[in-house]
Amino acid sequence: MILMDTNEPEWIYSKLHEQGLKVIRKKLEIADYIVKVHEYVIPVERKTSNDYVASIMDGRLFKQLFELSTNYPFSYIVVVGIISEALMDRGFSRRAFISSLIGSSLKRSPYGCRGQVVTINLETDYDFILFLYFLHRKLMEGDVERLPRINVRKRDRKEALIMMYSCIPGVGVDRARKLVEVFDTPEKLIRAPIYQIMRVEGIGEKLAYKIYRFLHGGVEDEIGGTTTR
Amino acid sequence: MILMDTNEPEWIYSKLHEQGLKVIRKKLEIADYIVKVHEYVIPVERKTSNDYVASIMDGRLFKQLFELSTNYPFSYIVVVGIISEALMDRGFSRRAFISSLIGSSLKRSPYGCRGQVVTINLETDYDFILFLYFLHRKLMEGDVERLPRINVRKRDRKEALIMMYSCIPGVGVDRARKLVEVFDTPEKLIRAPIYQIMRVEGIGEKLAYKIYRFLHGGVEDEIGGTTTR
DNA sequence: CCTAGAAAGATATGA
DNA sequence: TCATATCTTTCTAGG
Repeated sequence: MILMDTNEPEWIYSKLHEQGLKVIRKKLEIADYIVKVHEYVIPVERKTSNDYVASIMDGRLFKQLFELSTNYPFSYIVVVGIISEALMDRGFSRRAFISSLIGSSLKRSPYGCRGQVVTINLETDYDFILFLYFLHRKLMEGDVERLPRINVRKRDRKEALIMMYSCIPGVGVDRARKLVEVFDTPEKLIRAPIYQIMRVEGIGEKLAYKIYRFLHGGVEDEIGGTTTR
Repeated sequence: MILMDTNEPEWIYSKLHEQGLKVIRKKLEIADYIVKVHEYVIPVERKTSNDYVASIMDGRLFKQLFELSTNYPFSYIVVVGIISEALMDRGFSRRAFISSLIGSSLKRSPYGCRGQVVTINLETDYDFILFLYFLHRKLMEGDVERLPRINVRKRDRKEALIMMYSCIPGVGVDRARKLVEVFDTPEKLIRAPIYQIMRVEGIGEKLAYKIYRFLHGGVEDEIGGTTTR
């Protein structure tokens, strides 16, 4: 059985149906498709090459990878279209692209036990239909080894916190990391008086005030300082 | 440090050297290259697209995947060249190709603690050099299991808050936006009791609990999982 | 994602 | 204690 997000094009639905697959349209939270066979549940994210490149640029891809790999032991991202053309369209450098490929492959799981995400590049949507068809068939045939169970690491909480703290203006990843060491829950950070925030390495008086104001509201602060109005 | 098989072309060696990488030529058993940084040992198999297609056909690819994944926790196969052209050259059908692609991605990974093999397709050998360069650099930087930097403009307070809230597991941009409407400072969110969080549109009981626990510490939660209480 | 550069802040040093 | 120089971090812009 294949679950298909309601946002996906109608004609793909028809085509899949033609192939004799049982498809159900539904609003999906995480991926665009979910292939369910026996005990296997494999999400598939379909992206046009253009969207793929764009999502690398704005960081959406990494969030999605994170979502997929923390929620499923195994999933696919299928890029449809010719990537190098999309790169040209967007004026995206090859260096940046290659680097982000490595970044995503390294980040998604390497030495831990998170789920893995396989990225596949196909040329046309027709290939994509084939892809789903074969994926379904292989699973039916049981031509798979048992999928691993994912165990979410404690680190995930910490990473989410780091991300959270680094949303505070003036706080980047480095300072966020140090903040997490001291304030391991948002509550602690909120309850901390300014002098305590100041004690964190890399955070001085001015910044501590700014952080405090951001958390508690206070006076609207000029972010970045130079506000030429 | 990069180990490079003696069979690999001389000019790649020179190029890598130019990039300031320390390369040692050596007869390698398993892969063509091995990138060693800190505790990481990552083998890289370089294949021309022609050879890739051929190795799918005669089953060599499966053997190599097996070798890599049983000996190393993480490795790369880098296919250099345009695959669809290689398919034409060899008279290999798209169906067969896609089918075997799935076959190898399903087989290579799953089960137990076997390593995963990531396949990447690049167009030119120059890209391949870049690939090794960045792989080495990322490992040096320890940029391995780190989350991506969030690069959104923090131009105003509200945007920053939305980003911040959306770092909470289970909260995406949409929910974050609604949260900000109700809790316009992090302090208010922290001080809110669960029933108040629940009242926000799109947030149910379970999620409200999860959010609360994330903010206040509480029991370690499995992201996306059901929570026992 | 990358690069590069500007701006702001933290820190060390010496008088 | 306070200025000044230096290093680090964040943020912005453009590809």
